[in-house]
Amino acid sequence: MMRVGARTIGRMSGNREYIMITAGRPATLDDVARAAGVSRSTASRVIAGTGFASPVARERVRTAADRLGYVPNTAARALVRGGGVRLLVAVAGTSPAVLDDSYVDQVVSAAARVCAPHGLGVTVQWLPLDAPGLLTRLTADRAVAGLVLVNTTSALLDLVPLRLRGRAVSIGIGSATVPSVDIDNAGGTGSLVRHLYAGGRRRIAMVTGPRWLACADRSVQAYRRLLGDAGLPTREVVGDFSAARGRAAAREVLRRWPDTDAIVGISDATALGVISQLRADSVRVPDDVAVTGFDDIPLASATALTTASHPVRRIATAAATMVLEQRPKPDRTLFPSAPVLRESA
Amino acid sequence: MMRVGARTIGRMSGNREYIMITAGRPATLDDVARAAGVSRSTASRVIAGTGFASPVARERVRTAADRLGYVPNTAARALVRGGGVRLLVAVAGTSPAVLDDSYVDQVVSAAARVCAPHGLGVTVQWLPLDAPGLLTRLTADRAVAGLVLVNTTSALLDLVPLRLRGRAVSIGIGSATVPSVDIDNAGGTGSLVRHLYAGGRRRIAMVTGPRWLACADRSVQAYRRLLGDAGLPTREVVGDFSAARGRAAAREVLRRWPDTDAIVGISDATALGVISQLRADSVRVPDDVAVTGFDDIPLASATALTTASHPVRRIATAAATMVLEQRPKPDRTLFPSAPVLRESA
DNA sequence: GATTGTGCTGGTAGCGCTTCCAGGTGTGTG
DNA sequence: CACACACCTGGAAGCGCTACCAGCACAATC
Repeated sequence: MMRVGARTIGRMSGNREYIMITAGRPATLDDVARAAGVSRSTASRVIAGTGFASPVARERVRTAADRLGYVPNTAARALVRGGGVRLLVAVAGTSPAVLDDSYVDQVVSAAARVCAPHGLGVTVQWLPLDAPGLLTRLTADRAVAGLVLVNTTSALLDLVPLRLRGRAVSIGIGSATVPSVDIDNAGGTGSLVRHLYAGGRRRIAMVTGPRWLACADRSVQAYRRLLGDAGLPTREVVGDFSAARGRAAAREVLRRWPDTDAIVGISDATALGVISQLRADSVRVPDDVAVTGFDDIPLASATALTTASHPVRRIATAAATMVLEQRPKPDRTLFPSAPVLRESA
Repeated sequence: MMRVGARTIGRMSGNREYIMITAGRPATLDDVARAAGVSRSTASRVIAGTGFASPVARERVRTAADRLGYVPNTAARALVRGGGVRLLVAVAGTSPAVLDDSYVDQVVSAAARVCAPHGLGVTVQWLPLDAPGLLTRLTADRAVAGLVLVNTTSALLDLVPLRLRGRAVSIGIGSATVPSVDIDNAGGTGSLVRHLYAGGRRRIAMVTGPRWLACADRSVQAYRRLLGDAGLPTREVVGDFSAARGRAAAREVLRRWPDTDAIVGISDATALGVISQLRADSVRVPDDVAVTGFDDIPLASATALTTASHPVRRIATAAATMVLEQRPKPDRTLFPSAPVLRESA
């Protein structure tokens, strides 16, 4: 057996000594139990804080654990408790490039932060829309303690295994069995469209997102509803959230409806693409055509883009927290999206 | 015992059926072994691809595993192999706010992506500079399979436990025992200073980063060396990477050295802060004062900021890969930083 | 004095997996 | 024909932990 060495190297805040294992392996519960002169069961009860333990035993175990710098092995604990050891963030999309996105970065990072105190790790995976078996495969690993789905479809949601019911949350669309957390796309887009209308715009076009994406669809629905209520015709061009498609879409809008006086972008990137194309065509923004985005990315404030807020970090934190705490949750949690009025509209 | 149900729901690419566990728990190795009519040992050998197995056994195990949708429990595997189950990204800094940073987001996200195929999760933790015991505590959990340190100090590096030697990489400063991956700060800053000099600037100031941060220091050293070589005096103000400090620093620079004709920012955020302050003071950029940043964030291209590239994702991917593959690695890997010349300098 | 509790304890059986080892076969060599 | 030497197999021991359970002491009740 290896030696378990320990040496005091300083003091923590609160004036309790902390320990560094200087040699050998980290201490195990067995080491602690032996050092405290109790059984492993008792030590476990004290450390985990479950079940009975006499004050004397408690004290001795605590001291021994401190002295040895004992930290429970979360993997072993998860194994026996059947709890799993990591949270899976699955991002649906047509190509693995969906992961190269600051949106995904924020979701993953926020999730990792929430998971840290629980000893859970986070993993990201691209989920191709046409290979539904992958989700099943990925979640078959019992090490997966929870699931956060991003940009998912309802077909994908139905494949979430029973084992993960109550431990899965979707950022975006939800289902009967999988609750969802999302930004209020309809509200955000709606307030922007109303703002355009109030500013006198009547020929309002929209560059939408991919059709399969439900959250994009909700923005489009809001746009249609408002224009319909006002008795205005809709003008839609399909985009894909990218600036490049935004440029192309702007060209198409002007070709098909040259008198357009406002363009609603499904995202800030789309809107920025639209603006750059308009500028290239010597169309003045917002004088000739007003443009709005969605997300309020840092670039938006720098470019004075009128947009709607999208607190990604808070949403992701909420999603991860729901998964970890498994608290009784409403089917759908919507975060408000506030209009951010700047110069482009 | 629970039933292990399986139902065919489709076909994977390659025309092999895939399976969905419709009820009960995910299949275990025992289930597979029983279904294949071999012992657990044999099944394990086939699945893990280690040791002997007859073609017949191999085939039967593979089939059974496929049929049951078996996926190894990475947590259990890690436990017995002693390998750990997650990678820890520890970000040093003076406050937990260091985690609210797109830089950290990118590092975490990239790490999570690299870890996914290995069945490892990722966790982020803030590492206070004044509580070194925390690193020891965090790494005492055997579930921690590897360590990526960000913005660390050499004092912190010395606390990396022996167990993690060879499984720890620092993004930034390195040490004798912990290799490092980093951007070539000196090269990037150097090329910008040379560019300023070539443009006729002779009174070049710099807004630096926090003193304790080694990577920031290397930029400053390069700045000093180049100015020294040219026989020019240095003009330094301490910043902290933020735009707010950038603004304040710009004021200070102009107060102390009113004839300054160029300001080198330690980061793009710093530079943007500097520029906004200069504009507020009716100082023309770049006519009166040229300004450079560092990082080439998306905002930089939108604001025409001259800067130096910083491929964070690639660096983080490299770091995580080094940890996972434990390959013999050089002490220090430097990624080149290319100057990105735009309008601000 | 027999009975019921209450508080606490350690033994033991696993969680799902790998790995070592003793013990098989079957084929090639002396 | 004995022997070695592949190749292959299943049993069993454990990774570090929790959880169940029988059992202990001691006090309180009838």
